[in-house]
Amino acid sequence: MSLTEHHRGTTWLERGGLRPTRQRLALAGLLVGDGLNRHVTAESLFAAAAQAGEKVSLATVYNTLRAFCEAGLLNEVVVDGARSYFDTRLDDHPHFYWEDSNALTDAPVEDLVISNLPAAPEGMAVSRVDVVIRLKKA
Amino acid sequence: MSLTEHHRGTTWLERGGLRPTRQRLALAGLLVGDGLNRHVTAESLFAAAAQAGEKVSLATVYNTLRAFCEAGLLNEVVVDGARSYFDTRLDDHPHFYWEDSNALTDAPVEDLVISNLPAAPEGMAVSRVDVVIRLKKA
DNA sequence: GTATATGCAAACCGTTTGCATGGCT
DNA sequence: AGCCATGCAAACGGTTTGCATATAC
Repeated sequence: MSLTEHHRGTTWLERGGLRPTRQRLALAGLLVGDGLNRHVTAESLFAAAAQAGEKVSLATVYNTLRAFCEAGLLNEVVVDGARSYFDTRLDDHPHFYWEDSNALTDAPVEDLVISNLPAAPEGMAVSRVDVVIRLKKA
Repeated sequence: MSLTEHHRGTTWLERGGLRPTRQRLALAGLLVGDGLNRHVTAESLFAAAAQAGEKVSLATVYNTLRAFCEAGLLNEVVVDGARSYFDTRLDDHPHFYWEDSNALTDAPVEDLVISNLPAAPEGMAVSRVDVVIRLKKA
């Protein structure tokens, strides 16, 4: 993890009010170190950490992802019943879900317009609108 | 299960090319017997069957829901990592997901317009577009 | 008669948790 | 010092599966 990456991870953790432990810094660096948006599962992040030579237990990856979510640093995206995905991008935006590889990516949002969204029923408010464009091989 | 319900369930199974066993007829009757759209989980359908006095094992409910899906009689909708939802309505339409009760319902589709849907990436085709409007208590 | 469906219990897999240890402030 | 994070292994919950039995064709 470079100095820039480290710094980015540190300030990111601070924003969430989370203690900068070695494991959290490592995971934060992998998530936001290069400033790009990222979509991970617990397993994929665990694998990336191992690859990078970081020693973090799988349980800690799970706990940390949950902590990042609760701190508002990540969003959970539900696209596959089998596993949870986490997105470093926080605003409401559409996703591509690649059914053949189980990958999740951002869909170009420029053009997408959702008009006349149904009104929330009495006593309810819209918490979020998830748009998932499922892709299969052509 | 009334005669009408039974008949609806039978023709429904035939459409999927599935053998009309006692259990499948019972579940089909609960799903499409009244001609209304329905959103169920394995557990909720199992409970409904028990309530109706139908003897079906939980494993069979799971296997049958899967079979119905593969036969194109149901659609699976992913809104909650914890459990699978099945929808008797087959066309692409938006859903309300009630976060406080974990219920899934159809959202009024009349007005919703999605314009400028991002093009599918090279070599891929859009398999489905899932729109889930998550509702929380106001 | 043959292929397929059902039921039960055990396996499964992603995720969570209890508890002892170690680290941050 | 005190609180919180980590790691391991065991528990968990929804779902699937192996296998013996029963049912549709």
